[in-house]
Amino acid sequence: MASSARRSPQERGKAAERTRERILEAAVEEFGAKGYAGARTAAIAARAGVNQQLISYYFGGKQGLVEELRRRWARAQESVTPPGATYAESVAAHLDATLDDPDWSRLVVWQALGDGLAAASDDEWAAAQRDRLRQAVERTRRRQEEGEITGELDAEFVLLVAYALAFAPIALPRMVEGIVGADPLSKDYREWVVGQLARMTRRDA
Amino acid sequence: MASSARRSPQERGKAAERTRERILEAAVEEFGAKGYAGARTAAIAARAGVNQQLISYYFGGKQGLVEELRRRWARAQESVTPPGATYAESVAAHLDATLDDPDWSRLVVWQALGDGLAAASDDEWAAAQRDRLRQAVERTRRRQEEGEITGELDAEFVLLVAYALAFAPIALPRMVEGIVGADPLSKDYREWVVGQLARMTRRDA
DNA sequence: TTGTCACTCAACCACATGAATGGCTAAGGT
DNA sequence: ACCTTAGCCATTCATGTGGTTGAGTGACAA
Repeated sequence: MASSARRSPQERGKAAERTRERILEAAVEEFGAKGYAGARTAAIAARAGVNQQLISYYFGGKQGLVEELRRRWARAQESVTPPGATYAESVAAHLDATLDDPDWSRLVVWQALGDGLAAASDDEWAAAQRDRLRQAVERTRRRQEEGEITGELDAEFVLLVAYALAFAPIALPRMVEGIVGADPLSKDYREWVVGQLARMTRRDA
Repeated sequence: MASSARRSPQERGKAAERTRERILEAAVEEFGAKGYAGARTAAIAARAGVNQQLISYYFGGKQGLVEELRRRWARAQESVTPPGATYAESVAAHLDATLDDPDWSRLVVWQALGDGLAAASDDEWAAAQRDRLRQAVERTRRRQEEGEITGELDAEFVLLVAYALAFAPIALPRMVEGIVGADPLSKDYREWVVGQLARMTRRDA
């Protein structure tokens, strides 16, 4: 039903594809701003400049929309970490990935809080996510063994701090801003975090 | 209207007070679980075991309920930090305060994300909150100057890490659990965090 | 001319909130 | 003993609103 647009005469199919994309972009903004329960399909349609009914037409309704977004996010997650990066570089990359489009990250937090469809296709997806985290821990541990960063702190801790400091500006912007006194989405914040993390993981003199 | 119950013969007024309290407790659970937009007054009433219209009767509706909760939270925030505590103790106290009743903390995260009444009485309240954070930074800095913790890292960073690690189990429980491999609300997690933070802030040997 | 695709219009249904009404019980005052 | 009142429950209604459905319309291709 939704994919019927793809195998069509191609010429006008592209316009439809762009429309779908506009709806999805608008959905990220709206869901990111208000969460699933707070988001209004009418608002999404208005943002995208399309008719409200197109959402049902293309995605089968509000629920279908979020599921599509989840699928996209899963696919996007698969290509994040640069391979031969230093510790500082990989932290910076993760910060950028999280803070470059806050709407998208906010959406993740809403999800984590249990907003909207909590138990949708959790098994497979959650397992993959867990694997990814486990791998990240392993990568951190390897850096410790190779002496790139200190072994004084647990690898789990080092990783957790980096991840928490990436998400804090999304989940609790006021708190972060109140503490550091700067816009937590800014380059300044990111560079400061990277610097402090580098210091934290420096091998003892 | 809502306060008419207070200045009454007192004896039976206590039953009413308990009912109000039950409604508020139920509200924390429901709002904490679903957020403002997702919460249903009917569900709150059911949880509290009272009639739905009592909510309107006592608090003037859904909105009035959250405002009352906000007021309570503000009042509760005023008495958190023990005065003469060590760094580790104060970190542990903060972790406990955040994780002992997760519903309440979740509610804070929902608020921070912009769920529900965003712009309600923000000015005064936000200012007070900012002051509190600023004071916490100052306390941390004093600990550095007194040599209790290292001066290698910025005071803002030390504080931010502690706060972020307190809220991460609330806002992103799956992520934390995936990294540390334990229930992030457990005593184990808290003690581990305290231990790692102590190590992180240890003065260089 | 017929069919299909992209999309629109107008109704519709479900439901949450809030308010109104009425009643019932237990405790006190008189 | 009677009446009042606080506290609460049951039911209903009005209203708004959000999401979805069903029947179209215009453009273009075969």
